[in-house]
Amino acid sequence: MKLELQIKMNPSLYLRDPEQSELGKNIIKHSIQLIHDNGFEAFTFKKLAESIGSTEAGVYRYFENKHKLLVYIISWYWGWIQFQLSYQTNNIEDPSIKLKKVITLLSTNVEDDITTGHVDEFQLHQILIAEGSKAYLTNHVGKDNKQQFFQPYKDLCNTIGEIILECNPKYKYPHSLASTIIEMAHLQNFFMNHLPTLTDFSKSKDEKEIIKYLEELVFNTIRI
Amino acid sequence: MKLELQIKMNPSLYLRDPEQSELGKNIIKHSIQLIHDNGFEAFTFKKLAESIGSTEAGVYRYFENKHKLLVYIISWYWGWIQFQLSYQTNNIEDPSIKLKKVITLLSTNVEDDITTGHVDEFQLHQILIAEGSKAYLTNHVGKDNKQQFFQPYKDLCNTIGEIILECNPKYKYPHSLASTIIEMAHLQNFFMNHLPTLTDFSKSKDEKEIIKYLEELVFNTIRI
DNA sequence: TTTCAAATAATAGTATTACTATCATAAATA
DNA sequence: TATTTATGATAGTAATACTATTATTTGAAA
Repeated sequence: MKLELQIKMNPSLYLRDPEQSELGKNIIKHSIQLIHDNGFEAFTFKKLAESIGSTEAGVYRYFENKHKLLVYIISWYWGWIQFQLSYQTNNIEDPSIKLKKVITLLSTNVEDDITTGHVDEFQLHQILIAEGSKAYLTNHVGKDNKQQFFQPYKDLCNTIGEIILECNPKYKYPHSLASTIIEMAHLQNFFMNHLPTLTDFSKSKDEKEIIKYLEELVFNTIRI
Repeated sequence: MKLELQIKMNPSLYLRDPEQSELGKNIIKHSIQLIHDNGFEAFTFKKLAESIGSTEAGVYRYFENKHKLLVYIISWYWGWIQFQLSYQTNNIEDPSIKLKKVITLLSTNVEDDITTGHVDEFQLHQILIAEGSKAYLTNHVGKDNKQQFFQPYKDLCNTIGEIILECNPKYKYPHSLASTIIEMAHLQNFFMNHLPTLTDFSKSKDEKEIIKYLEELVFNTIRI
Protein backbone atom coordinates (compact mmCIF):
# COMPACT_ATOMS: atom_id res chain seq x y z
CA MET A 1 0.00 0.00 0.00
CA LYS A 2 1.25 3.44 -0.96
CA LEU A 3 0.79 6.12 1.66
CA GLU A 4 -0.18 9.47 0.24
CA LEU A 5 -0.14 12.60 2.29
CA GLN A 6 -3.25 14.67 1.65
CA ILE A 7 -3.38 18.20 2.96
CA LYS A 8 -6.84 19.67 3.34
CA MET A 9 -7.06 22.98 1.58
CA ASN A 10 -9.46 25.89 2.00
CA PRO A 11 -11.98 25.52 -0.87
CA SER A 12 -12.33 29.31 -1.27
CA LEU A 13 -8.84 29.27 -2.72
CA TYR A 14 -9.83 27.42 -5.86
CA LEU A 15 -12.73 27.11 -8.30
CA ARG A 16 -12.11 23.44 -8.97
CA ASP A 17 -10.03 21.25 -6.66
CA PRO A 18 -6.64 20.77 -8.33
CA GLU A 19 -6.00 17.54 -6.40
CA GLN A 20 -8.87 15.84 -8.25
CA SER A 21 -7.50 15.80 -11.79
CA GLU A 22 -4.35 15.41 -13.82
CA LEU A 23 -4.65 18.94 -15.18
CA GLY A 24 -5.10 20.24 -11.65
CA LYS A 25 -2.02 18.45 -10.40
CA ASN A 26 -0.09 19.72 -13.39
CA ILE A 27 -1.16 23.26 -12.60
CA ILE A 28 0.30 22.92 -9.10
CA LYS A 29 3.44 21.18 -10.26
CA HIS A 30 4.27 23.62 -13.06
CA SER A 31 3.28 26.67 -11.00
CA ILE A 32 5.84 25.70 -8.40
CA GLN A 33 8.44 25.14 -11.10
CA LEU A 34 7.77 28.45 -12.86
CA ILE A 35 7.45 30.62 -9.75
CA HIS A 36 10.62 29.03 -8.44
CA ASP A 37 12.50 29.66 -11.68
CA ASN A 38 11.37 33.17 -12.60
CA GLY A 39 9.66 34.62 -9.54
CA PHE A 40 6.03 35.44 -8.93
CA GLU A 41 6.01 38.75 -10.84
CA ALA A 42 7.07 37.10 -14.09
CA PHE A 43 4.61 34.25 -13.61
CA THR A 44 1.49 34.36 -15.82
CA PHE A 45 -1.33 31.92 -16.49
CA LYS A 46 -0.42 32.00 -20.17
CA LYS A 47 3.13 30.82 -19.53
CA LEU A 48 1.79 28.25 -17.08
CA ALA A 49 -0.67 26.90 -19.65
CA GLU A 50 2.05 26.69 -22.29
CA SER A 51 4.32 24.87 -19.87
CA ILE A 52 1.59 22.33 -19.15
CA GLY A 53 0.44 22.06 -22.76
CA SER A 54 -3.01 23.34 -21.92
CA THR A 55 -4.69 26.72 -22.38
CA GLU A 56 -5.08 29.85 -20.33
CA ALA A 57 -8.82 29.29 -20.05
CA GLY A 58 -8.09 25.84 -18.71
CA VAL A 59 -6.09 27.27 -15.82
CA TYR A 60 -8.76 29.84 -15.07
CA ARG A 61 -11.22 27.02 -14.49
CA TYR A 62 -9.12 26.01 -11.46
CA PHE A 63 -7.94 29.34 -10.06
CA GLU A 64 -9.54 32.75 -10.23
CA ASN A 65 -6.19 34.53 -10.42
CA LYS A 66 -2.52 34.04 -9.81
CA HIS A 67 -2.64 35.49 -6.32
CA LYS A 68 -5.03 32.79 -5.11
CA LEU A 69 -2.82 30.19 -6.71
CA LEU A 70 0.16 31.58 -4.80
CA VAL A 71 -1.80 31.54 -1.55
CA TYR A 72 -2.85 27.98 -2.36
CA ILE A 73 0.66 26.61 -2.74
CA ILE A 74 1.90 28.60 0.25
CA SER A 75 -0.97 27.25 2.38
CA TRP A 76 -0.10 23.79 1.19
CA TYR A 77 3.47 24.36 2.34
CA TRP A 78 2.42 25.48 5.82
CA GLY A 79 0.14 22.46 6.09
CA TRP A 80 3.01 20.23 5.12
CA ILE A 81 5.33 21.92 7.65
CA GLN A 82 2.67 21.49 10.33
CA PHE A 83 2.57 17.80 9.54
CA GLN A 84 6.36 17.47 9.53
CA LEU A 85 6.47 19.25 12.86
CA SER A 86 3.97 17.00 14.60
CA TYR A 87 5.68 13.98 13.05
CA GLN A 88 9.17 15.02 14.09
CA THR A 89 8.24 16.12 17.61
CA ASN A 90 6.06 13.11 18.29
CA ASN A 91 7.14 11.35 21.50
CA ILE A 92 9.58 14.09 22.38
CA GLU A 93 9.07 15.35 25.92
CA ASP A 94 11.55 18.16 26.31
CA PRO A 95 10.00 21.34 24.89
CA SER A 96 13.35 22.95 24.19
CA ILE A 97 14.29 20.02 21.95
CA LYS A 98 10.96 20.50 20.22
CA LEU A 99 11.69 24.16 19.75
CA LYS A 100 15.07 23.35 18.26
CA LYS A 101 13.37 20.99 15.84
CA VAL A 102 11.06 23.82 14.82
CA ILE A 103 13.95 26.15 14.08
CA THR A 104 15.80 23.48 12.13
CA LEU A 105 12.71 22.47 10.18
CA LEU A 106 11.99 26.05 9.13
CA SER A 107 15.58 26.90 8.30
CA THR A 108 16.61 23.78 6.42
CA ASN A 109 16.26 23.37 2.73
CA VAL A 110 14.19 20.23 2.70
CA GLU A 111 14.62 17.45 0.22
CA ASP A 112 11.81 16.60 -2.12
CA ASP A 113 9.27 14.40 -0.34
CA ILE A 114 8.33 11.47 -2.56
CA THR A 115 4.98 10.93 -0.84
CA THR A 116 3.68 14.06 -2.54
CA GLY A 117 4.02 13.30 -6.22
CA HIS A 118 3.23 16.62 -7.81
CA VAL A 119 4.85 18.88 -5.23
CA ASP A 120 8.57 19.57 -5.05
CA GLU A 121 9.16 20.60 -1.45
CA PHE A 122 12.66 21.85 -2.14
CA GLN A 123 11.39 24.36 -4.70
CA LEU A 124 8.46 25.19 -2.48
CA HIS A 125 10.80 26.09 0.36
CA GLN A 126 12.68 28.41 -1.99
CA ILE A 127 9.40 29.98 -3.07
CA LEU A 128 8.47 30.59 0.55
CA ILE A 129 11.76 32.37 1.12
CA ALA A 130 11.42 34.71 -1.85
CA GLU A 131 7.65 35.07 -2.25
CA GLY A 132 6.08 33.99 1.04
CA SER A 133 5.34 37.46 2.35
CA LYS A 134 3.63 38.47 -0.90
CA ALA A 135 0.71 36.27 0.12
CA TYR A 136 -0.31 38.78 2.79
CA LEU A 137 1.44 42.04 1.81
CA THR A 138 -1.48 43.19 -0.33
CA ASN A 139 -4.18 45.82 -0.03
CA HIS A 140 -6.78 43.03 0.20
CA VAL A 141 -5.18 41.28 3.19
CA GLY A 142 -8.26 42.00 5.31
CA LYS A 143 -10.66 40.35 2.87
CA ASP A 144 -8.32 37.39 2.39
CA ASN A 145 -7.99 37.01 6.13
CA LYS A 146 -11.77 36.95 6.57
CA GLN A 147 -11.88 34.08 4.10
CA GLN A 148 -9.34 32.22 6.29
CA PHE A 149 -6.65 32.20 3.63
CA PHE A 150 -3.94 32.42 6.27
CA GLN A 151 -5.28 29.80 8.65
CA PRO A 152 -2.46 27.28 8.07
CA TYR A 153 0.11 29.98 8.87
CA LYS A 154 -1.80 30.96 12.00
CA ASP A 155 -2.14 27.34 13.08
CA LEU A 156 1.58 26.84 12.76
CA CYS A 157 2.23 30.04 14.66
CA ASN A 158 -0.05 28.84 17.46
CA THR A 159 1.63 25.45 17.60
CA ILE A 160 5.05 27.06 17.90
CA GLY A 161 3.68 29.54 20.43
CA GLU A 162 2.53 26.65 22.59
CA ILE A 163 5.94 25.02 22.48
CA ILE A 164 7.46 28.34 23.52
CA LEU A 165 5.08 28.48 26.47
CA GLU A 166 6.02 24.93 27.43
CA CYS A 167 9.62 26.15 27.62
CA ASN A 168 8.67 29.19 29.64
CA PRO A 169 5.03 29.54 30.72
CA LYS A 170 5.67 33.12 31.77
CA TYR A 171 7.00 34.38 28.48
CA LYS A 172 4.79 37.22 27.34
CA TYR A 173 5.16 37.18 23.55
CA PRO A 174 4.84 33.59 22.33
CA HIS A 175 3.00 34.42 19.09
CA SER A 176 5.23 37.30 18.13
CA LEU A 177 8.29 35.20 18.83
CA ALA A 178 6.81 32.37 16.77
CA SER A 179 6.14 34.63 13.79
CA THR A 180 9.60 36.12 14.22
CA ILE A 181 11.17 32.65 14.03
CA ILE A 182 9.17 31.72 10.94
CA GLU A 183 9.84 34.94 9.08
CA MET A 184 13.48 35.22 10.07
CA ALA A 185 14.29 31.63 9.15
CA HIS A 186 13.31 32.62 5.63
CA LEU A 187 14.49 36.20 5.49
CA GLN A 188 17.96 35.57 6.86
CA ASN A 189 18.29 32.86 4.24
CA PHE A 190 17.29 35.31 1.51
CA PHE A 191 19.69 37.94 2.81
CA MET A 192 22.51 35.41 3.16
CA ASN A 193 22.21 34.54 -0.52
CA HIS A 194 21.30 37.89 -2.05
CA LEU A 195 22.21 40.73 0.30
CA PRO A 196 24.93 39.11 2.39
CA THR A 197 26.08 42.24 4.23
CA LEU A 198 22.73 42.25 6.01
CA THR A 199 23.80 39.03 7.74
CA ASP A 200 26.84 37.47 9.38
CA PHE A 201 26.74 34.30 7.30
CA SER A 202 28.15 35.62 4.04
CA LYS A 203 31.36 33.59 4.27
CA SER A 204 29.93 30.15 4.87
CA LYS A 205 26.49 30.68 3.30
CA ASP A 206 25.46 27.81 5.49
CA GLU A 207 21.94 27.28 6.82
CA LYS A 208 23.44 25.88 10.00
CA GLU A 209 24.67 29.36 10.88
CA ILE A 210 21.11 30.67 10.63
CA ILE A 211 19.97 27.89 12.92
CA LYS A 212 22.64 28.80 15.47
CA TYR A 213 21.71 32.48 15.27
CA LEU A 214 18.01 31.75 15.76
CA GLU A 215 18.58 29.27 18.58
CA GLU A 216 20.69 31.77 20.47
CA LEU A 217 18.09 34.48 19.84
CA VAL A 218 15.16 32.36 20.95
CA PHE A 219 16.63 30.63 23.98
CA ASN A 220 18.23 33.76 25.38
CA THR A 221 14.91 35.51 24.99
CA ILE A 222 12.68 32.98 26.69
CA ARG A 223 15.03 31.92 29.50
CA ILE A 224 14.43 34.30 32.40
CA MET B 1 17.13 80.96 6.81
CA LYS B 2 15.10 77.84 6.22
CA LEU B 3 16.93 74.60 6.83
CA GLU B 4 16.18 71.94 4.27
CA LEU B 5 17.24 68.37 4.69
CA GLN B 6 18.68 66.98 1.48
CA ILE B 7 19.26 63.27 1.19
CA LYS B 8 21.72 62.21 -1.46
CA MET B 9 20.19 59.61 -3.72
CA ASN B 10 21.77 57.05 -6.01
CA PRO B 11 21.51 58.57 -9.53
CA SER B 12 20.99 55.15 -11.14
CA LEU B 13 17.55 55.16 -9.58
CA TYR B 14 16.24 57.98 -11.73
CA LEU B 15 16.53 59.35 -15.27
CA ARG B 16 16.09 62.94 -14.16
CA ASP B 17 16.59 64.09 -10.58
CA PRO B 18 13.13 64.60 -9.09
CA GLU B 19 14.49 67.01 -6.46
CA GLN B 20 15.38 69.51 -9.18
CA SER B 21 11.92 70.45 -10.44
CA GLU B 22 8.36 71.00 -9.36
CA LEU B 23 7.13 68.11 -11.49
CA GLY B 24 9.78 65.86 -9.95
CA LYS B 25 8.77 66.80 -6.42
CA ASN B 26 5.14 66.25 -7.32
CA ILE B 27 5.99 62.80 -8.63
CA ILE B 28 7.50 61.89 -5.25
CA LYS B 29 4.75 63.50 -3.24
CA HIS B 30 1.87 61.90 -5.15
CA SER B 31 3.60 58.53 -5.43
CA ILE B 32 3.83 58.35 -1.66
CA GLN B 33 0.20 59.35 -1.37
CA LEU B 34 -1.04 56.82 -3.94
CA ILE B 35 1.11 53.89 -2.82
CA HIS B 36 0.08 54.60 0.76
CA ASP B 37 -3.61 54.71 -0.15
CA ASN B 38 -3.95 51.81 -2.60
CA GLY B 39 -0.79 49.73 -2.30
CA PHE B 40 2.06 49.25 -4.74
CA GLU B 41 0.29 46.69 -6.94
CA ALA B 42 -2.54 49.08 -7.76
CA PHE B 43 -0.13 51.95 -8.37
CA THR B 44 0.42 52.91 -12.03
CA PHE B 45 2.20 55.78 -13.75
CA LYS B 46 -1.05 56.66 -15.47
CA LYS B 47 -2.90 57.15 -12.19
CA LEU B 48 0.11 59.03 -10.82
CA ALA B 49 0.16 61.37 -13.82
CA GLU B 50 -3.57 62.01 -13.50
CA SER B 51 -3.18 62.73 -9.79
CA ILE B 52 -0.44 65.27 -10.53
CA GLY B 53 -2.18 66.76 -13.55
CA SER B 54 0.64 65.72 -15.85
CA THR B 55 1.02 62.89 -18.36
CA GLU B 56 2.32 59.36 -18.26
CA ALA B 57 5.19 60.27 -20.58
CA GLY B 58 6.10 63.03 -18.18
CA VAL B 59 6.58 60.58 -15.34
CA TYR B 60 8.63 58.26 -17.53
CA ARG B 61 11.12 61.05 -18.07
CA TYR B 62 11.95 60.86 -14.36
CA PHE B 63 11.69 57.15 -13.60
CA GLU B 64 12.23 54.16 -15.87
CA ASN B 65 9.53 52.12 -14.13
CA LYS B 66 7.51 51.94 -10.98
CA HIS B 67 9.90 49.54 -9.27
CA LYS B 68 12.75 52.06 -9.41
CA LEU B 69 10.41 54.71 -8.09
CA LEU B 70 9.55 52.44 -5.15
CA VAL B 71 13.21 51.77 -4.47
CA TYR B 72 13.83 55.51 -4.68
CA ILE B 73 11.31 56.47 -2.02
CA ILE B 74 12.35 53.55 0.18
CA SER B 75 16.01 54.57 -0.11
CA TRP B 76 15.01 58.09 0.78
CA TYR B 77 13.29 56.75 3.88
CA TRP B 78 16.36 54.81 5.00
CA GLY B 79 18.51 57.87 4.44
CA TRP B 80 16.12 59.90 6.53
CA ILE B 81 16.11 57.27 9.30
CA GLN B 82 19.90 57.23 9.22
CA PHE B 83 19.88 60.99 9.74
CA GLN B 84 17.31 60.79 12.53
CA LEU B 85 19.38 58.12 14.20
CA SER B 86 22.63 60.06 14.18
CA TYR B 87 20.74 63.16 15.30
CA GLN B 88 18.94 61.42 18.16
CA THR B 89 21.95 59.46 19.41
CA ASN B 90 24.33 62.39 19.18
CA ASN B 91 26.07 62.97 22.51
CA ILE B 92 24.69 59.78 23.99
CA GLU B 93 27.42 57.64 25.51
CA ASP B 94 25.62 54.54 26.70
CA PRO B 95 25.28 52.14 23.75
CA SER B 96 22.24 50.38 25.22
CA ILE B 97 20.38 53.69 25.34
CA LYS B 98 21.38 54.19 21.72
CA LEU B 99 20.06 50.76 20.85
CA LYS B 100 16.79 51.54 22.56
CA LYS B 101 16.54 54.71 20.51
CA VAL B 102 17.04 52.61 17.38
CA ILE B 103 14.21 50.27 18.29
CA THR B 104 11.88 53.13 19.15
CA LEU B 105 12.76 55.06 16.00
CA LEU B 106 12.04 52.06 13.77
CA SER B 107 8.86 51.05 15.56
CA THR B 108 7.22 54.41 16.01
CA ASN B 109 4.89 55.94 13.54
CA VAL B 110 6.71 59.18 12.98
CA GLU B 111 5.02 62.51 12.51
CA ASP B 112 5.39 64.34 9.25
CA ASP B 113 8.69 66.23 9.22
CA ILE B 114 8.13 69.76 8.01
CA THR B 115 11.72 70.22 6.89
CA THR B 116 10.99 67.92 3.94
CA GLY B 117 8.22 69.67 2.09
CA HIS B 118 7.23 67.13 -0.50
CA VAL B 119 7.67 63.99 1.64
CA ASP B 120 5.14 62.81 4.21
CA GLU B 121 7.16 60.70 6.62
CA PHE B 122 4.10 59.27 8.32
CA GLN B 123 2.81 57.82 5.06
CA LEU B 124 6.31 56.75 4.13
CA HIS B 125 6.61 54.77 7.34
CA GLN B 126 3.33 53.02 6.52
CA ILE B 127 4.63 52.26 3.02
CA LEU B 128 7.77 50.74 4.47
CA ILE B 129 5.67 48.45 6.66
CA ALA B 130 3.50 47.16 3.85
CA GLU B 131 5.77 47.42 0.80
CA GLY B 132 9.33 47.65 2.08
CA SER B 133 10.33 44.09 1.36
CA LYS B 134 9.05 44.33 -2.22
CA ALA B 135 12.08 46.47 -3.00
CA TYR B 136 14.37 43.43 -2.76
CA LEU B 137 12.04 40.43 -3.10
CA THR B 138 12.38 40.34 -6.88
CA ASN B 139 14.11 38.11 -9.38
CA HIS B 140 16.44 41.01 -10.27
CA VAL B 141 17.68 41.58 -6.71
CA GLY B 142 21.22 40.66 -7.78
CA LYS B 143 21.33 43.26 -10.55
CA ASP B 144 19.78 45.89 -8.32
CA ASN B 145 22.26 45.12 -5.59
CA LYS B 146 25.18 45.52 -8.01
CA GLN B 147 23.88 48.99 -8.79
CA GLN B 148 23.92 49.77 -5.06
CA PHE B 149 20.18 50.24 -4.83
CA PHE B 150 20.15 48.90 -1.27
CA GLN B 151 23.12 50.86 0.05
CA PRO B 152 21.09 53.05 2.43
CA TYR B 153 19.54 49.94 3.98
CA LYS B 154 22.96 48.33 4.32
CA ASP B 155 24.44 51.48 5.82
CA LEU B 156 21.71 51.59 8.43
CA CYS B 157 22.21 47.92 9.15
CA ASN B 158 25.92 48.52 9.67
CA THR B 159 25.31 51.48 11.94
CA ILE B 160 22.95 49.42 14.09
CA GLY B 161 25.37 46.50 14.01
CA GLU B 162 28.10 48.75 15.42
CA ILE B 163 25.86 49.90 18.25
CA ILE B 164 25.13 46.24 19.03
CA LEU B 165 28.87 45.56 19.14
CA GLU B 166 29.35 48.51 21.48
CA CYS B 167 26.85 46.84 23.81
CA ASN B 168 28.55 43.49 23.53
CA PRO B 169 31.80 43.30 21.51
CA LYS B 170 31.67 39.53 21.58
CA TYR B 171 28.23 39.11 20.06
CA LYS B 172 28.57 37.06 16.92
CA TYR B 173 25.62 38.16 14.79
CA PRO B 174 25.43 41.96 14.85
CA HIS B 175 24.27 42.35 11.23
CA SER B 176 21.68 39.63 11.38
CA LEU B 177 20.34 41.03 14.63
CA ALA B 178 20.26 44.50 13.08
CA SER B 179 18.30 43.32 10.04
CA THR B 180 16.03 41.34 12.35
CA ILE B 181 15.26 44.47 14.36
CA ILE B 182 14.55 46.52 11.25
CA GLU B 183 12.34 43.93 9.60
CA MET B 184 10.50 42.90 12.74
CA ALA B 185 9.75 46.47 13.79
CA HIS B 186 7.79 46.70 10.56
CA LEU B 187 6.42 43.19 10.26
CA GLN B 188 5.08 42.94 13.80
CA ASN B 189 3.34 46.24 13.17
CA PHE B 190 1.77 44.86 9.99
CA PHE B 191 0.71 41.67 11.76
CA MET B 192 -0.65 43.58 14.74
CA ASN B 193 -2.96 45.55 12.44
CA HIS B 194 -3.87 42.95 9.81
CA LEU B 195 -3.17 39.44 11.13
CA PRO B 196 -3.34 40.02 14.89
CA THR B 197 -3.22 36.37 15.96
CA LEU B 198 0.36 36.26 14.70
CA THR B 199 1.28 38.65 17.50
CA ASP B 200 0.55 39.26 21.17
CA PHE B 201 -0.45 42.89 20.70
CA SER B 202 -3.92 42.42 19.27
CA LYS B 203 -5.71 43.85 22.29
CA SER B 204 -3.86 47.10 22.66
CA LYS B 205 -2.70 47.53 19.05
CA ASP B 206 -0.05 49.72 20.55
CA GLU B 207 3.39 50.30 19.05
CA LYS B 208 4.80 50.50 22.56
CA GLU B 209 4.15 46.79 22.97
CA ILE B 210 6.24 46.07 19.88
CA ILE B 211 9.02 48.19 21.33
CA LYS B 212 8.89 46.24 24.59
CA TYR B 213 8.92 42.94 22.73
CA LEU B 214 11.91 43.95 20.62
CA GLU B 215 13.83 45.40 23.53
CA GLU B 216 13.42 42.20 25.51
CA LEU B 217 14.41 40.15 22.46
CA VAL B 218 17.49 42.21 21.70
CA PHE B 219 18.86 42.76 25.18
CA ASN B 220 18.36 39.19 26.30
CA THR B 221 20.13 38.07 23.16
CA ILE B 222 23.22 40.24 23.40
CA ARG B 223 23.70 40.11 27.18
CA ILE B 224 25.89 37.09 27.86
C1' DT C 1 15.30 91.48 -26.69
C1' DT C 2 15.91 87.91 -29.31
C1' DT C 3 17.28 83.21 -29.72
C1' DC C 4 18.08 78.86 -28.52
C1' DA C 5 17.91 74.84 -25.68
C1' DA C 6 15.58 72.26 -22.36
C1' DA C 7 11.41 70.70 -20.10
C1' DT C 8 6.82 69.63 -20.51
C1' DA C 9 2.19 68.63 -22.57
C1' DA C 10 -0.61 66.29 -25.89
C1' DT C 11 -1.39 62.53 -28.47
C1' DA C 12 -0.79 58.09 -30.52
C1' DG C 13 0.64 53.54 -30.73
C1' DT C 14 2.46 48.62 -29.32
C1' DA C 15 3.07 44.33 -26.75
C1' DT C 16 1.70 42.02 -22.83
C1' DT C 17 -1.30 40.92 -19.03
C1' DA C 18 -5.38 39.57 -16.83
C1' DC C 19 -9.08 38.28 -17.63
C1' DT C 20 -14.25 36.55 -19.99
C1' DA C 21 -16.97 34.20 -23.46
C1' DT C 22 -18.20 30.78 -26.88
C1' DC C 23 -18.24 26.48 -29.06
C1' DA C 24 -16.56 21.95 -30.29
C1' DT C 25 -14.88 17.65 -28.75
C1' DA C 26 -13.27 13.96 -25.76
C1' DA C 27 -13.86 11.27 -21.64
C1' DA C 28 -16.37 9.54 -17.83
C1' DT C 29 -20.84 8.00 -15.87
C1' DA C 30 -25.55 6.68 -15.48
C1' DT D 1 -26.54 4.83 -25.57
C1' DA D 2 -27.48 9.22 -23.73
C1' DT D 3 -25.74 12.73 -21.16
C1' DT D 4 -23.19 15.22 -18.20
C1' DT D 5 -18.54 17.11 -17.34
C1' DA D 6 -13.84 18.43 -18.34
C1' DT D 7 -10.93 20.06 -21.62
C1' DG D 8 -9.22 22.35 -25.91
C1' DA D 9 -9.34 25.86 -29.37
C1' DT D 10 -10.17 30.30 -30.46
C1' DA D 11 -11.57 35.08 -29.95
C1' DG D 12 -12.07 39.23 -27.72
C1' DT D 13 -11.66 43.23 -24.11
C1' DA D 14 -9.82 46.51 -20.82
C1' DA D 15 -5.88 47.77 -18.49
C1' DT D 16 -0.89 47.99 -17.96
C1' DA D 17 3.71 49.13 -19.09
C1' DC D 18 5.88 51.07 -21.86
C1' DT D 19 7.97 54.03 -26.56
C1' DA D 20 7.72 57.62 -30.02
C1' DT D 21 6.47 62.04 -32.14
C1' DT D 22 5.28 66.66 -32.26
C1' DA D 23 3.93 71.01 -30.37
C1' DT D 24 4.29 74.35 -26.82
C1' DT D 25 6.15 76.67 -22.96
C1' DT D 26 9.90 78.41 -20.15
C1' DG D 27 14.15 80.11 -18.83
C1' DA D 28 18.89 81.31 -19.64
C1' DA D 29 22.60 82.92 -22.79
C1' DA D 30 23.91 85.93 -26.48
